[in-house]
Amino acid sequence: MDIVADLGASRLYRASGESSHQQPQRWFNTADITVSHQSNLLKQLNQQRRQELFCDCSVLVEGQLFRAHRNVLFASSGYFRMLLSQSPDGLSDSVSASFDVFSPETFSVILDFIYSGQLDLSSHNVIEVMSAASYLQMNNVINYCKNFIKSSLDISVKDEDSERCLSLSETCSFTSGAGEENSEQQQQGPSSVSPPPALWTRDNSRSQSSFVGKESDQEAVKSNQSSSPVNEVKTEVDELTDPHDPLYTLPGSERRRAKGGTKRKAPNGNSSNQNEELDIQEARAQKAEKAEELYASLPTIVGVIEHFNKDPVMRFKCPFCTHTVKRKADLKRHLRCHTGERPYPCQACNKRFTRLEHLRSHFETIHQARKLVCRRCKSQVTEDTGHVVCEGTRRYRMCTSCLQEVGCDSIPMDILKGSGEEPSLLLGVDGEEEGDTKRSWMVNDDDDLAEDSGADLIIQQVDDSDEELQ
DNA sequence: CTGGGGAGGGGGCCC
DNA sequence: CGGGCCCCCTCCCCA
Repeated sequence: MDIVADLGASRLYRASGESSHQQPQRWFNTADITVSHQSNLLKQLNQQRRQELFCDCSVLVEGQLFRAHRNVLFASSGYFRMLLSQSPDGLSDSVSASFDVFSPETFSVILDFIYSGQLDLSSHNVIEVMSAASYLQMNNVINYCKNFIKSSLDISVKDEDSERCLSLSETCSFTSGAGEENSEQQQQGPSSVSPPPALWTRDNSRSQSSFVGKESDQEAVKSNQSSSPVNEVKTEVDELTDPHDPLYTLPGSERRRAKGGTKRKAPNGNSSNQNEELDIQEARAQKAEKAEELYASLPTIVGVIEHFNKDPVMRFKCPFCTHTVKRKADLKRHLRCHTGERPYPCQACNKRFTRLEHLRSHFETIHQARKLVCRRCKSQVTEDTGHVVCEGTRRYRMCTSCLQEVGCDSIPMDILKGSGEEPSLLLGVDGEEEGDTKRSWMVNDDDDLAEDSGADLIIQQVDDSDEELQ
C-alpha cells in the first residue's frame, strides 16, 4: 500500500501496489484506519518497552535504568537524534546515555509521553519536565508544559473570553499524537502542535508583541553563542509572558500602548469598574500565588553547565526561555518577566513594578520631583531654585523663570478644597497618576514637600491579594 | 516623518 | 541571598 498523500487532511491511500505514475484503481479515505494504526503501533511499542522486548538502548538517569528503542528515541528527541547520529553505529546495547540533570521520575514522565502521547503534568513536576524536555530538545513537550504553565498563570481573560479562563488543575494530562518532533514542527512553532483545548488561542495574538521580539532577539543571539544543547532549543518566550493585568502586568510595550490608548483612564467610581478592579485583584493574587508556586518548585535541574574557555561554569537556566544566569536569585528575578508578577506597587499611583529599585526610581522621579531639572527648559535647578509643581500625583520642578513665563494663572492651582492636604498622594486610589480627567495642580516652594506630605515611598511587597482594596 | 527625551524593563554584578 | 547600582535597550510621546 503506497502512501500518496500522507499526514494531510485527507489521508488518501491507494489500494493497489501500483507505482505512483500509474492510474490508481480506487481511492478511499483511511484517516480512521491511520489513526487507529498509529495508536495500535504506539501501544505495541509501549508494551514492548514495558516488557523490555527488542529494547536496543538504555538510558541511565541518576542511577536508574530505562530501557527503550533507539528508533523511538531518535524520532522523539532532538537530543537523542543528535546523540544517535553522532555515533557511527548508533548506540550500543549497553548503557547508552546517562543524565544527572533531571530525575528518573521526570524522565519517566517524558518516556511515557514518547510512548503514549500522554504527558502527565502536575504543578509539581511541570518545571522539571519542561526543563528536561528543553534539554532533550522535545519542542512539543515544551509547548505542552508552556501551555500548562500558561493555563496556571493566565487567569484573567475576563475581557473577551472569560469562559476560557482556566484555573490551575492540580494534575492534568495533555494528549497528543505520537511523541514525534519533526523538523517541520519545530519550524512551524507552537501552532503546529495541537494544543490542549481552550488553552491556546488567546495568546497567539500576543506573540507579536514587541516585548517578545526584544527578548526573542536577545535569546536568539545568546543561544547562538552557546553550545549547550539546552540553549539550542528556541522557545517562544511570548506565550509565557502572559500579561493579564490590563495595564500593569502587561509587558512593557503593550502596557504602554494600553496606557496611551486608553490615555488617562476615567476616575473610579461606578460599580462595574469596581467589579473589574476586584477581578483584577483576584487575578493578581492568583498569579502571584502561582508564581510563588513556581518559584517554590524550581528544581535543581535548572542548573546547567556551560563552558567558557573550557572552564565549566555553573549557570541557572530559565525554564521558559534560553536565558541562563549565574545566580539563582537572578533567575528568580528574571522569572518575573515570564510570570508577570509585580510585587511592588506604587502607593501613590498604584502602578506596579517587578523590582523595588524600579519602584523607587519611579517614585522619586514621578512623585518626588527628585530630578533637579526644569521640566520646561531642561535647565539645571537646585533644590532652592527648582519649584516643585504638582500635577495630580505627579511632581516635577520648574525654574523660577519658566514658572513666571508659564504663569501661575495658567497652572490650575490645586483644588485642595481647603484641606491643606496634598490631594493626590492620598494613596492615589484614582489609579494611574496621569489618569485623572480632573488634574490637580499646585506649585509648592517647599523643596521637601514630597517628603513632608505623605509622599514617602512606603515599600511594601504585597501578595496582591489584599492591597489596593481600600 | 523624525529625532530627542522620558519612563520603564531587564541583565550583570558588587556589596 | 537580597538589595542596590549601573548600564543598555525599547517604547512612547512630543516638538
